[in-house]
Amino acid sequence: MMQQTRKDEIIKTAAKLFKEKGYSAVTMRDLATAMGMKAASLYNHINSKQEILKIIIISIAEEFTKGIDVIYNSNNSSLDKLSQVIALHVKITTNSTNEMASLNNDWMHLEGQSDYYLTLRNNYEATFIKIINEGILSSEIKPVNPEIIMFTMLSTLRSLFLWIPKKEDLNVNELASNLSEILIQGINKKL
Amino acid sequence: MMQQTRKDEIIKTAAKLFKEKGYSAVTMRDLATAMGMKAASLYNHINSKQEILKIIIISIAEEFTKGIDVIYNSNNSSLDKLSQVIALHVKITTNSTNEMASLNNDWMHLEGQSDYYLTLRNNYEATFIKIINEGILSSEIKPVNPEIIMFTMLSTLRSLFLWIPKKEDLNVNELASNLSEILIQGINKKL
DNA sequence: TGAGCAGACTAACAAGTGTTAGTTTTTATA
DNA sequence: TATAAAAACTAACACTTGTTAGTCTGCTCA
Repeated sequence: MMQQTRKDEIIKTAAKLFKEKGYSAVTMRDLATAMGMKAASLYNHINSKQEILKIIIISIAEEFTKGIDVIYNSNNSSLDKLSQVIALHVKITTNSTNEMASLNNDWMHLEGQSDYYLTLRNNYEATFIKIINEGILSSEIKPVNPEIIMFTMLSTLRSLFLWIPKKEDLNVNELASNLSEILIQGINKKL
Repeated sequence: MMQQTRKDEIIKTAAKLFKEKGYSAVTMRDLATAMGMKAASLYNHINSKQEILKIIIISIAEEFTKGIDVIYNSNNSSLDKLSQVIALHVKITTNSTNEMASLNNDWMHLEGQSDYYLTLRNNYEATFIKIINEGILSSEIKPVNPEIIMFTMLSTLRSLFLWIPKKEDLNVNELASNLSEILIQGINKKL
């Protein structure tokens, strides 16, 4: 693991500010103040505001793409794979809460790089759908519209960054298993 | 129903732009261009950019608060109430897709009015939790952490605006019932 | 000790921001 | 057709934006 550089600190601080107000509303002077320096000094470490956003978003998007590929290629049942996808989201969001906010809310401000981001996202969703479709074929999963199933699950998983920081006493494994229970088994007690 | 005024058109156009880029990234000149006029002319109809955001967000937030109160006070089972909440979200999001984006993404840019918005939102969530808790007490709903249940459902419902516009052939009732099925009964076929 | 350099600073830029004042054009009605 | 109201326009404002250029400070190590 490389040591934490000043550049890393700037990016981490930027992610925090981006989460609160969004990329466009955060100025380089805001970021400098949060870092305890003047705006011009930031440019000793980074090339532009855009570069910060790009680093935040692309690295996480690639992490997701790699993660779901490993899960898809494993030898588990479809429902187990879905549980692993849930765990993947919980883990990444726990480690990179602020960055997840940028990924969700500010990707459209990636000038000239949003195409690459969208490619990654489309690949991710295509693999997700494949897992669901295989589960329907093998009669593990109800034959509901697979897009709606994915939409329901992804909406919850993509919103985790809003919720995780509020639960400080959070047990990551417990959250992942609760989400699996609710998303896969439903909430109906069916007496 | 009052007739559609020029002011209404401006607000509707603004909501569309806000959805695409967020409040902060949309300039009054962007809005003017989309309306086919010059920025200064906008001020013959509206008082400020802030006013536009306020009108968009507060009116919808109040609609939700009123809607859930009616549902909560009805004489239905808890699971039926939850289905009605789902239908409420589908209906409002179908009618006000772009406005829902502002509600979700730009409420923090309500200068001096975000307190009122947050009060409405807290009331809404408190009522939601009450429905869930009553369902657990009456053994309709599994005794999972009610906050996680609400989080799961609300995440999906709050993301509907991202998804509904892509499905042009959408049958609103069918979507609402599919979501109810998935969110309440789960996706496990349980052979 | 002194050279080099990372990392802070001040000052300034060109472009873009929301908004205003005042004027002209368009529209509707008497 | 004349008049008044509605709604567009031009021009400009004070301020904020991301970024650059050039300078100063203090640490590291030969």
